[in-house]
Amino acid sequence: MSNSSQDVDVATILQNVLGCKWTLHILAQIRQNVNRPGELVRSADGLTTKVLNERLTKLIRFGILQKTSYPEVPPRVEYELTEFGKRFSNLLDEVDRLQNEL
Amino acid sequence: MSNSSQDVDVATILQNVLGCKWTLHILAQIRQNVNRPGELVRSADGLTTKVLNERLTKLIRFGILQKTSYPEVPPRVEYELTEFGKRFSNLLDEVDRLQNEL
DNA sequence: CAGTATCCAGACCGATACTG
DNA sequence: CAGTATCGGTCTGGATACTG
Repeated sequence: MSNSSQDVDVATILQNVLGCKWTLHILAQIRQNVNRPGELVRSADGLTTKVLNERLTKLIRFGILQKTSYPEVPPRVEYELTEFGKRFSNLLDEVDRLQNEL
Repeated sequence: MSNSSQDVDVATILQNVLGCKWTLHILAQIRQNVNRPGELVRSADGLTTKVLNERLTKLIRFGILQKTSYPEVPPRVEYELTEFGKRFSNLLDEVDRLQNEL
């Protein structure tokens, strides 16, 4: 089985995702269908559009998210988990399970 | 159930601990009983003793590792997973599972 | 062998302003 | 509404040298 973009090291992705501020939060939101840029910035106090877009770009590059642009006025954009992204974010479930054990 | 040192947020630990370069690698090594500082620095190309000790200190502070010093000449030191550390590092199994799926 | 101290280039990220 | 550009303070981590 192969990732959509390229061969990847899950540990590297995990480190990148966890090492950047906001990424974990953004992923959690998107999992709950908070998946439009406007909603996402508003979902976290202190998160700016600049940083949000840096994170989204990274997540897309890692094959975790995919982006859909709707040619409307005003523009509408949605980010969704790819199949790989869904499997990857199972790790986040593991985090929750671990949290509940404490 | 409670952590040995204090009440913690696993997501915070993840961000603080796994978000740092080398930590994932160090944990994986210690799980395989590569648990002496000298072995650990040699196990990764580019890892220095300074960074290694920063990571080990952090892992101890979060209750994931414990340290044993043997009063010998030359000095011998070993790092081991705590009970919490073992549960925490189940995440690494999840990482491996995901990696093998690719 | 184990661990600490210092230096410093580069990454990170918040604030702000701007374009399509 | 979505996204990019720039600036600047802070933190990270690699190189090196040193102590117990």
